[in-house]
Amino acid sequence: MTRARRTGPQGRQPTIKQVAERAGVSPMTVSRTLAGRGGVRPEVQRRVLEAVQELGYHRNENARSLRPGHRSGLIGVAITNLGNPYYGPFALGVEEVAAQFGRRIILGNTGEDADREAQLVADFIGRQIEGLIIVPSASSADHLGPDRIGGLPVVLASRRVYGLELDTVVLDDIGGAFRGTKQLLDAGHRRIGYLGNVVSVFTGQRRYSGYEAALAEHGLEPDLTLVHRSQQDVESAGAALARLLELPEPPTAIFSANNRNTIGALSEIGRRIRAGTDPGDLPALVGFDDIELADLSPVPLSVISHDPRQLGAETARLLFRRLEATDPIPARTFELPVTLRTIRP
Amino acid sequence: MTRARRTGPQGRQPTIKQVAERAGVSPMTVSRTLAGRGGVRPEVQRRVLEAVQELGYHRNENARSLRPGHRSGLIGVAITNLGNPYYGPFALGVEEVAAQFGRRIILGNTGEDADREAQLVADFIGRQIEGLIIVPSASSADHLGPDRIGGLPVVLASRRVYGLELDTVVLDDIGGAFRGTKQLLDAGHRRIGYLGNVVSVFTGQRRYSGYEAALAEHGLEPDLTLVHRSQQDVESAGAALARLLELPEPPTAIFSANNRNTIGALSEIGRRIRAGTDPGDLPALVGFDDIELADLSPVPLSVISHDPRQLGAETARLLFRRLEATDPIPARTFELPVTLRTIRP
DNA sequence: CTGTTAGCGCGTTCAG
DNA sequence: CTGAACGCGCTAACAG
Repeated sequence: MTRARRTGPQGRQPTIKQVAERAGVSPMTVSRTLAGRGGVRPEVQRRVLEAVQELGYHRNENARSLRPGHRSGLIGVAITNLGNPYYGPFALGVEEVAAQFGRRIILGNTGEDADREAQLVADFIGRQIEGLIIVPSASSADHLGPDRIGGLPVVLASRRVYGLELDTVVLDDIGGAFRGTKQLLDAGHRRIGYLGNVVSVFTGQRRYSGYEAALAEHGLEPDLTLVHRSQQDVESAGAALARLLELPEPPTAIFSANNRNTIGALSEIGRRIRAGTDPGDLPALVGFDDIELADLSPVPLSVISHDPRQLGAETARLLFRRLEATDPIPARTFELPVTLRTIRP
Repeated sequence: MTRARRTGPQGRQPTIKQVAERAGVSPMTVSRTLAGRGGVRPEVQRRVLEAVQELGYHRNENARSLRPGHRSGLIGVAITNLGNPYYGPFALGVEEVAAQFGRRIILGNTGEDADREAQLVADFIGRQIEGLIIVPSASSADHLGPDRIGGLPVVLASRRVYGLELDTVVLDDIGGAFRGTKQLLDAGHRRIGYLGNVVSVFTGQRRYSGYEAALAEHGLEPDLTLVHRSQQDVESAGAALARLLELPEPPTAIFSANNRNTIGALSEIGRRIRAGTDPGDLPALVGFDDIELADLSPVPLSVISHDPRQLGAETARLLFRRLEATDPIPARTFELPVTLRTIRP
């Protein structure tokens, strides 16, 4: 009968001392046995392991990491919006690489709120994380300064924070937006609407500037009546497209700067087609980020494609490269390539 | 000049002792100041807080939680597949409620692998988590038995594990699948294919039995040539539908048991329409789980709708109810309702 | 109001 | 091969 219930429902975990007592040895012998470096009689080892089993003992990692030389094995991860189908896979990429390196991740959602982000970072540091991965919200410069995080290794993902010398992994936002917009221009479109996220966000700026640059190449300037740059979610993106389509002279094509806007736009397009609009009267679309069900698009669609899971993995690898380096490394920024994928010409 | 760099890039965090030294007081005074319960001269407090700032000091939560009576503030979360757009929002729901209760989550991805899940749980326990939230992979009974987790509060989400008395939050899988299938039957369909996930998974069984029950109500039995129950991802789901459509007598409608299968099926349908197939010759669809861009479906579509974020939130709330209870609570199972949403009749 | 003592769980160091 | 002492960072309890 292996009754292993410990000190009641809310009780603490059993300690090495309890195991020692039960096995009739000293705590040191238990420690040695569990360390697996030998130096304990096999028979004693068996007794110890038995006691471990019976009590359901697990070494207290917090106490262990207290000792000099030991590491916490924790990586802090702060993400802006886990609800976005983009960031689930991103977190997965981080988690997988962290697991390969024997680390666990402690995860917080910032909701694009710099204060919340600062709280999270402070808490993470208090938990002795070995490194930090952040998708920074706009204006998160303060709490990431060297005087706040000390020498803690940090890697930013997706977005940079100007004025901070931190490792960063971003996408080729400008190039992707440029090529996407150019594809529309090459197809003959001249009135190209823009659906994007908040101006203050790094990717928002970059993708808009790629859009601008492509227009400029054709001697065009953005027509600001066609530009909506404040949608963070699918609903408002759909509404923004609706407004564009109700203009006296609506755009013939749309560049949308992220998956929320692309999906909102496509949903609105779907609704209009169901209401009887001819697909030929609806705009062509190029969107940043992959989306599922792109295959169903009733209008010409291309996406600027990349894998968020890979972005997460690369970000984590960069962190571990720094963690395992002995010499100081200067901060680097990597730009991951994106590919323009034509779903429906 | 606030040079706050600590002991070099890889150095440990500054300690209370260092702060005390810098402020010219004892560690206790620092502790008291930070605890904010008064009993320290205002001027001394200022000196202490100054030193805290200058050193970039954060209390070591691991050391704190070592003390009797203190809690770690950590909730362990093990999810089967963070890459699934279902589980990002689920994790968000958990995180948000945890944050409300002042807890942080430590997250691991199991990839449906029971061994990995067991490892994660063991590690989490070693980190002194206060509670555990798991989306159990099939056959994860062993490492969740009371002799393994002791009195640690655990809540399962999405799936039950038979033989274990654990709090569980599931969806109305059977009812949802029943109503979805019934809708197809009521529309006159008799050859209704089934696309589902692995048989061994709890939800897979339940949703299939709902499908069966609806058929039975019409005196029908599942035609096993129309049933594919091993697809875990979008690609294989699309391939499974393709096989169904190539049958001499293909199904006129499909019930798909989760978002991966629904999306795979819709993609395949989209491809065929682009290849020239008439939408009228393609099956109607009812799918479990909401999907984005459902609006674009070219065939009749309904979804069995529910919010994974809310599932996560409810799961977390159940955990905290247990954590904050003083008396032991018997294990309970909650079944969250789902709604049948007709996207396109 | 402030400092000293002691101990949380663990593992290194040194004795036996 | 095994155990005792010590200290990691922190704070409750007890002086002063």
